Amino acid sequence: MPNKKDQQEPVCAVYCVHDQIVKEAKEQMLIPVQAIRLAETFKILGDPNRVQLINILAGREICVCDIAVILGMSTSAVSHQLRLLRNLKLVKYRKEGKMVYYTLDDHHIVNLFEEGLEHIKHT
Amino acid sequence: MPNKKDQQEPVCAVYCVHDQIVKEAKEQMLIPVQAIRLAETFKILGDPNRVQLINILAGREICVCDIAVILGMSTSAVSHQLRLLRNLKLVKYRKEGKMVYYTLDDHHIVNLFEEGLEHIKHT
DNA sequence: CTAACAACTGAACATATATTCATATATTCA
DNA sequence: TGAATATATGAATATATGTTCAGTTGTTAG
Repeated sequence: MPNKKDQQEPVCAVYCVHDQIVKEAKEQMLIPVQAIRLAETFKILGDPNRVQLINILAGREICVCDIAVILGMSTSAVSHQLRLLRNLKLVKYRKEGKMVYYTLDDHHIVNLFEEGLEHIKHT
Repeated sequence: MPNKKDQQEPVCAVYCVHDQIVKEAKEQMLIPVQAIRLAETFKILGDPNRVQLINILAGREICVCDIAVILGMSTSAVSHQLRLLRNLKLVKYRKEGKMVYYTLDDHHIVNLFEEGLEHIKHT
């Protein structure tokens, strides 16, 4: 533990700070917009219903009504969840008459999902 | 679109259901405990401060006080966040005197983090 | 045109999560 | 032992999130 004279801010009340480590870690920090976008992406996956929803979409194109039946949710609730996923560009959709068919927008999201699944299976 | 007679539940008010797709998707659903654990793992990564925290821990072992300085948070707030990560076995710690040094528990979490980072960089 | 229906949306409520503050625990050193 | 300090925790408040309900939009069929 460095003493007072090693500190960059010797008046600071916190004396346990390791200046070199703090300096390096600060330089390697993500820029705020990256941290926020990454967190948003993870957060949207942080709900059991949406995890099941992504899992369904990973296998097939499917309409809102079918999703509602599978998840045992109202179509309204499903639609709200799909809007969240749409806003983050995680899903895309195709209109066919009255129906709207959803798919995953991007293969990265499948990779991320699979990686997470492997993680919890090995713990 | 199947007609009424194709339905497993012909009295159901929803006629747009694709029985075969619903059946297949239901069979491929995650078991609830898996969906919940996976969602918990993603959710814990779904916060910009924790994203930065994981990023810091991905590079080095570091004490609570240094993390607080780097993130500009109180040590109390950092400690609460670390407890969340500990509860999900995402980080582990080592005591040395008064200090507690944290590291990531598991290389899977680094993979997951890196995969997410790649995802947002390519969008 | 109207009726029926799939999906979407805004707003209100209920629940969950995060932050803060005060205090507790554990360790070191005098 | 007692003072200082690094971290952890419980509880209360503030904030965010999810669900439901009511109503809207857009499409098809008659």
